[in-house]
Amino acid sequence: MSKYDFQKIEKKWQKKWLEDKTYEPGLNKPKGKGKFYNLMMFPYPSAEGLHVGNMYAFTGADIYGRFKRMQGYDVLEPIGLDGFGIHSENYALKIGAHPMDQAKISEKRFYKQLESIGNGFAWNEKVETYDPEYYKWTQWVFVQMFKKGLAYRKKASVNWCPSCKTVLADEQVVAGKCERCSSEVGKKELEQWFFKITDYAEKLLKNLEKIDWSEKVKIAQRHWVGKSEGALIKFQLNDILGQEDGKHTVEVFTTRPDTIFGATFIVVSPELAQKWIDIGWKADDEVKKYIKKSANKPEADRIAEGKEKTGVFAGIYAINPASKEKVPVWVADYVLGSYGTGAIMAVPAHDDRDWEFAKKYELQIKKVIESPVGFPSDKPYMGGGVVINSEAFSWANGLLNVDAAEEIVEELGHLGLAKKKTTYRLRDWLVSRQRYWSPPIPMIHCEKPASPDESASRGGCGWQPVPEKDLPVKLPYIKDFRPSGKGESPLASVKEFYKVDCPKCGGEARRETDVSDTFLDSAWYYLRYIDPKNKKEPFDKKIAKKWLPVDMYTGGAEHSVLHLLYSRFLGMVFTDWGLVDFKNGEPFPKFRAHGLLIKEGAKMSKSKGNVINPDEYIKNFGADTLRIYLMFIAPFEQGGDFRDSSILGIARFLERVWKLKPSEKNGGEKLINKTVKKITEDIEKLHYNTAISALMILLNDFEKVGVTAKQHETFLKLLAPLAPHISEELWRELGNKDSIHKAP
RNA sequence: GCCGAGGUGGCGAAACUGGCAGACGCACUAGCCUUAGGAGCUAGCGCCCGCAAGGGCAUGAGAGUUCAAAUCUCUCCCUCGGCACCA
Repeated sequence: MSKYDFQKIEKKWQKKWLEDKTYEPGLNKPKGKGKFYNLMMFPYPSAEGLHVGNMYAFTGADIYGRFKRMQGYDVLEPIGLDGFGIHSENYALKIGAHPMDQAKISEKRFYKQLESIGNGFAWNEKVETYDPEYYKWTQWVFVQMFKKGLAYRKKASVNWCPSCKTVLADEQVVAGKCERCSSEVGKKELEQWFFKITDYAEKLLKNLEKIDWSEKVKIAQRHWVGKSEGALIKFQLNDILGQEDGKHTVEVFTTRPDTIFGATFIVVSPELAQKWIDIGWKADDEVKKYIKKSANKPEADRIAEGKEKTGVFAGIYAINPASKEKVPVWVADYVLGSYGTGAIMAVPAHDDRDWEFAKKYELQIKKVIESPVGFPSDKPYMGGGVVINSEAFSWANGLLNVDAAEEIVEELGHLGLAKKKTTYRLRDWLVSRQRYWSPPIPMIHCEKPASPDESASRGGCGWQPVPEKDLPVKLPYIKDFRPSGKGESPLASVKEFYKVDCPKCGGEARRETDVSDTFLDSAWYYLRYIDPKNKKEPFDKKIAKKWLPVDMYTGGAEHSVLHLLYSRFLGMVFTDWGLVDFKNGEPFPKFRAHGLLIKEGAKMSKSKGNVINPDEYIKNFGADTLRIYLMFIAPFEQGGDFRDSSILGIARFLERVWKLKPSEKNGGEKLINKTVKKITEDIEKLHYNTAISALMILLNDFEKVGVTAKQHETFLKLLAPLAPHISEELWRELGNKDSIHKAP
């Protein structure tokens, strides 16, 4: 009886599986019961190596894929590297390497590690986002977005990370800090490229009911899209330009039109106030000072200040359209310029923020909804109830507030002062970045020539997409790739790069030097996997029709409102264009979020120095042991703590599996049947921990009462998805010619 | 503040629609085998009383429903994750 030499066995089968193309599906013609696209979120290679958290995620996803393969499906389980983008670039900066060189090093290391974990990857279908053959099509996507009017430029107050020296999408700002480097994010007025994700806000929200996803991710997305139904109401301004012409109005968005009689003042955001100044409002110095101060205030400060609100009286009044009362207008940064109309009607009696503001500045508080008996008088009442004190619309008094809201909007609507309105919190996706290591945005700007003797027909074509035949716009290898911080990419100082001819008129033009957001790379990668070598198009439509959508998608919940939202958006867009044919436009009808693997109660992070590299464990215990150990800690969707030393117990378990040999004695057939049923159900639910314990119970029983060859085979098949190497080895030892991983 | 997940031995965790709480594993203890090896085997292992048989108490706290509650209802406390002035 030979020793269980896992190193030798694992290497042997990894090699053999590659040679036999065990995990390569029939892309043109799915075999067996049909296709099963088992996708997992691809890693971004930091070159510090594969994180045990990556392995945790991949193993859990792989077990499911192997299970499906053994059920007779033709499984595609692809892998690749999300190697473009800020994460990889920041890493290169940190270690003083060039990202383009570093990518090659990281790639090699990552793939080697990924080979060692024993996943059934389809290596022929791998993709790297920084490969020109890949980003050519990322750029192609951008061009299509532009052509269809879904990509546009706009000047806006955008998030600016002073450390990464680039703008960020709202989704990348976490509690006022940069998602990547945790620096405090500020605001900057810049002209940037956006994708119109808001066009799909309603669909992104509604479809959540139609997809089978982890509930917490759906909730996060629902909240992020943030639908509010309410009304726009106009308040006349008496004198913003110094004369009482009654021409100017301020429009507010409210979800509580029923409280209009309680609107005792108006608050406008500093951004809107600035716009008024731009059109000629002569604001007091104090107001100007306040606007300036809040514009420079980092997001984090506003959060840190908590509920302590600040504001300044604008010196003007508005007319409440219902009560006709004159109400003061204030400027305060607790009202956001980017949501609704940038102005609100403040109803301090029924809104806690307005209440707090009114208390601080001693503004009028007027109750218009009856609060329940016993409700404290020193708090705003925000619930529903009967309308009171609405004398000008005396018919509203006594109505339930929800009904009153309808009626009031209708009444004011007749006067052209109000209309129903649905607002979303979701904002357009800011896709340009002032960095280096990403796909250049494939656009060219053609300006009017400065010299008048140039032909009038040449120049001034505006923004033109790079012709598709000229893609990819290759990212040049430049020495100084560091972000400049001047609000432009380092490419902006590379003349050979930006100096181009206009594709339309041939005149002098300038290439866009910003690059695109990393999340654009990953928003469509699952499509390239099915046809990664295609040179004519991003993917073959016929193969796409066969293999998509993705049947099972597994990944971390941290991408709830980033990758997972952007991918759904592009899935819908591609469906609308007829490029793919997803039901409801959804690329991932089934998604499961795995839990977080932590270390001794704390998140693993490089700064804490508690990141576990799986290599060492694979070397000492074998990939199979580590796989089972990781899955045994806790339910996959719950996550786990890598503190337990029970890896020794798992090593012992596999050692005993190795020693188990069939005998004449017949074991408990009943227990086997029960275990088969249990494990099948457990894997389907991703409860790998209990599946493993069921196998242990079965093994204990076999050791006591013996096991026949047939029973032994059954045991190995149950073990195969979890421990693919040892089960393959023992399976072949029993005389089987084909891989256990395709055994029914 | 809001949303979500959770709280069960020394530890990770089981317990599918209410039905013997703690499966499985780790750690620990004793014994065997060997002899100082992080090897193997056997047995024990929630807490308290008891040599034992046995008894009592136990699923964050408190109440309730039920023949029966870790599981259902209510109130409260704590931990983790997400969102955060969105009108």
